[in-house]
Amino acid sequence: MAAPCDLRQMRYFVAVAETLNFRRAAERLNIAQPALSRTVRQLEEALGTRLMERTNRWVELTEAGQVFLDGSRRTLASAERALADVRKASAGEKGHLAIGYTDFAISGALPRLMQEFRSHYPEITIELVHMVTSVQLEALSRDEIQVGMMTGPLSEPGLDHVTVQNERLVAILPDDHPLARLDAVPLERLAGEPFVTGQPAFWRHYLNHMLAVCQTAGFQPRIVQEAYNSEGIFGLVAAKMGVTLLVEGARNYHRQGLAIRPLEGTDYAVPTVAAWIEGEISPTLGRFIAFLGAWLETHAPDR
Amino acid sequence: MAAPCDLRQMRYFVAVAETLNFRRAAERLNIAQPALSRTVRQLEEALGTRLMERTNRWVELTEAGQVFLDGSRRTLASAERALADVRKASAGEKGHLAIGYTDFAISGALPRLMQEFRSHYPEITIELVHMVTSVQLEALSRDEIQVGMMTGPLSEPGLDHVTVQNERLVAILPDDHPLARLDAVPLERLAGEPFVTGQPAFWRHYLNHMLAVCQTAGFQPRIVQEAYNSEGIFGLVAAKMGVTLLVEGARNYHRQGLAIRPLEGTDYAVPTVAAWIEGEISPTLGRFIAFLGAWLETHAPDR
DNA sequence: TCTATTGATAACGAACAGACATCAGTAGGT
DNA sequence: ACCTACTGATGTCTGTTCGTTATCAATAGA
Repeated sequence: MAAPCDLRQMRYFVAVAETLNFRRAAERLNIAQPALSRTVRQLEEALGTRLMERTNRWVELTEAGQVFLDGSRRTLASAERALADVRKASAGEKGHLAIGYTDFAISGALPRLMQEFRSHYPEITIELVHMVTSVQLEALSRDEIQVGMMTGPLSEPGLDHVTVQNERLVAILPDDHPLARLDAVPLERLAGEPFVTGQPAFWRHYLNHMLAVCQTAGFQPRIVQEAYNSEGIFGLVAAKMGVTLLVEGARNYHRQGLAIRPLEGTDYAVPTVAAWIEGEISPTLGRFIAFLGAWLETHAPDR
Repeated sequence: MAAPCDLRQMRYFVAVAETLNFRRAAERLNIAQPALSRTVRQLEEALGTRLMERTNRWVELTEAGQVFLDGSRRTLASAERALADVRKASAGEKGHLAIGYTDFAISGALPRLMQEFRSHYPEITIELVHMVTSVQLEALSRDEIQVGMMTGPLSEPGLDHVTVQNERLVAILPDDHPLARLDAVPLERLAGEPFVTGQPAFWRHYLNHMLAVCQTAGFQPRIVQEAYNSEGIFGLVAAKMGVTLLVEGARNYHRQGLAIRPLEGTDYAVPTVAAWIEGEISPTLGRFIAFLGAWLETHAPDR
């Protein structure tokens, strides 16, 4: 089971097998010929088989030699590839990234960003995991994800981040709601309306924003229903249980029975940020961050 | 392009990567722990990348390390396979045989023999090449084929052989030939008939047999046509150009317009032998010869 | 605070890979 | 028939490398 041979022996053997001439092979390998003779002999001893019949003027492969030539070539190629791979990996061009994302991220810029990143770095495999912001923060510290696309603002110590998108809020109404007849909904008109939101345990970060914006209009939303996720919220609104505020990205969903209107009287925006653990930047992560930076230059988010 | 690493380093690295513990890995490898520390460090220097982050209490793979672990496993597996292959090859269980065969061989025992041999030695690839006897003898000496299945008897110096089949002769007649009404054709009744044979340049070995058997009946065949191969001979006989004598195996061909009848008054038989170069017996060839011997024990040819 | 365990380091001896010089056998030219 | 040139094998020496033992420094857990 141990190792009766190593790559050096294989490399030397292949050189001899290809030239069928110890001296020329030695030249090619930049070593002296006696070293080759000895290496081949030792290899044969280790394998327990003669690999080449040879006289002073004549070298030819045995059957075992032919077979071992194939095997050696394959093994050497595999080693070469391992080296090339590790170089790519250390350059951050090959590897794996697990990325957490929120509903807001996936309904916004994330899909196109991912698509472009993958076409630039096809050898970086990406694992997208849906997680709400608070879970992403946990997952980051456990290295279960390397990047989190989460709802900002962020002030965690030890995290670095960059704003990926900054979305104005929109009103989501049943399509037969009186306010749906307006092109834009004045924020204060929502005071007193029944509100549908996400469960506070999971939607905490966003709910803070929603409460804050309502505060600016001088009211506190009356929450009558709490859904599990965006889909649930849409469903409850369509079922006329109430209204809600969400980010612009919600426009990318088309759902029967819903009216989506911009807000009037506020320019409050909810940021979605990409966050990662400060300092622990793997090569792949570095590539991602650099790519993200460049991408944001051309697809600049409102800030 | 040179060799920044070898299999030993990969093996050690894999052991550490799998245990994430230098001491336990060292135990598994039956070496002392310091050797491992140094080997991993040297490997990292050679690759120009850190493969594992480690403190005194804690080891974990970097991205490059994860990638190199995959590559190393593949490379080690490839090397293991190369070793296994070469062992099989030297045991004669893996390799290649080129085998020459005549019309008589392929119409006789050869197909079943090949089929059984291949099912016993699936890793020996077999290349069957059609050659007349004289060409096979040339090809053997040039090592273009390792075994020839040819028309005997054989008395070449330097060749070893074993008789594979020994076939009685049969008369091949146009089916409306008067002699075709007999169950068996008395040899001497063919005296004076026009004969179709193969071209002497290629069919020399067989023609000697045909002339010899006619001799025993006291006549010399009157040859009126010479075909290139068995197919041609059948065609010419079916075209009523003449009659001929061939080996029993001809019965395996079914051709419109032909009558095939045993000969009466002679038990002359034509041997087909398997021949190979004496002494130069490769492991694969040895397996073939041994298999052939055993096969002939159970499918004993008339001799 | 103490202890056990971790990986890193230092120093040494044995094994090994490479160099050089040389030998022995053979093909091919004269 | 001989000689020359070229082949692979062998012997010897040297520097490097690999593995060993002894030890250190750091940290988690009692």
